[in-house]
Amino acid sequence: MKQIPAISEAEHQVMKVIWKKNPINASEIINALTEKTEWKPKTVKTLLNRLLTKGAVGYEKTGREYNYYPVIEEADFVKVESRNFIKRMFGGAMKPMLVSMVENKDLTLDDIDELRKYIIEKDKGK
Amino acid sequence: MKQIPAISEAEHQVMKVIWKKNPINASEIINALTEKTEWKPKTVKTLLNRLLTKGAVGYEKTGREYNYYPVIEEADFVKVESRNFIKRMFGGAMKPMLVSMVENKDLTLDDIDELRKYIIEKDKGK
DNA sequence: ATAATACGATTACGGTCGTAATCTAAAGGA
DNA sequence: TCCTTTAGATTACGACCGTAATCGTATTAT
Repeated sequence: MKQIPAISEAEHQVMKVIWKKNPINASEIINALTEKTEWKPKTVKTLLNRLLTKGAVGYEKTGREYNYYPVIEEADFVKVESRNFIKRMFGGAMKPMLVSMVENKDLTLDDIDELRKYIIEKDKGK
Repeated sequence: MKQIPAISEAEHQVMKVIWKKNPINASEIINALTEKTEWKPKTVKTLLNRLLTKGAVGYEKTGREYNYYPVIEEADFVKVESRNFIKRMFGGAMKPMLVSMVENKDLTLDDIDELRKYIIEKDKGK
């Protein structure tokens, strides 16, 4: 897994567009984001450039078309961000996190049971 | 629940010290953090002041003693931060988050079963 | 061919963050 | 009482972030 650079919240929004469809050109990225957010096209371009210099995305110039693609994978990004978050918030332990979510009613017994079934089903295939 | 201001990562470290023991004076906070981190005392003071102006902590001046205490509660902070995180990373849905954690082997069937027992036990008391 | 346009590259600018040093006022020791 | 030490208040400063505008160059329309 490629090293994951620091990606800000706004940059992450751009990454999500690129992860969803790629290769993708600048106008498509800009369209997607000027709809979803209040950003001006130039703002999106800035974010895209920052992602380029960070090495989070790359591009291929085919003729006069710039086509962008992700260099880091979403699953990897989500993994490191999740672990960092859990480390900061809960000292790295899953249990307190889950307990907190249960206390806040963000996680229910039904969720748990559903997840349980999912795991068992997944393991069966192995 | 009091509105939770934006608290940076470094400031959060300071909050954790104050949540653990309070009221607490500046030297104690500084001691705790210069051990745990590489920060100079002045750095800790800066963070503490920023937390004061943000309204995340308060103090009482008793004679020449400044005693700090949290204005926001840790459980509330953790709750909003967790929800924000899950929203950003997983669109707000619990299930994808849990699935991701299972995929990364950060969450096991044993964890789930343990949590299940915990919930059932808790509900029994109600 | 010249003018308008479109798009990538460069530059901008105030705010927050991490990381502190300096300034100042009070308290205690000589 | 005057000096030293201590600790809170003020100031610093470069990096990154959110939010863009301007500059240059290449393409397109007239």
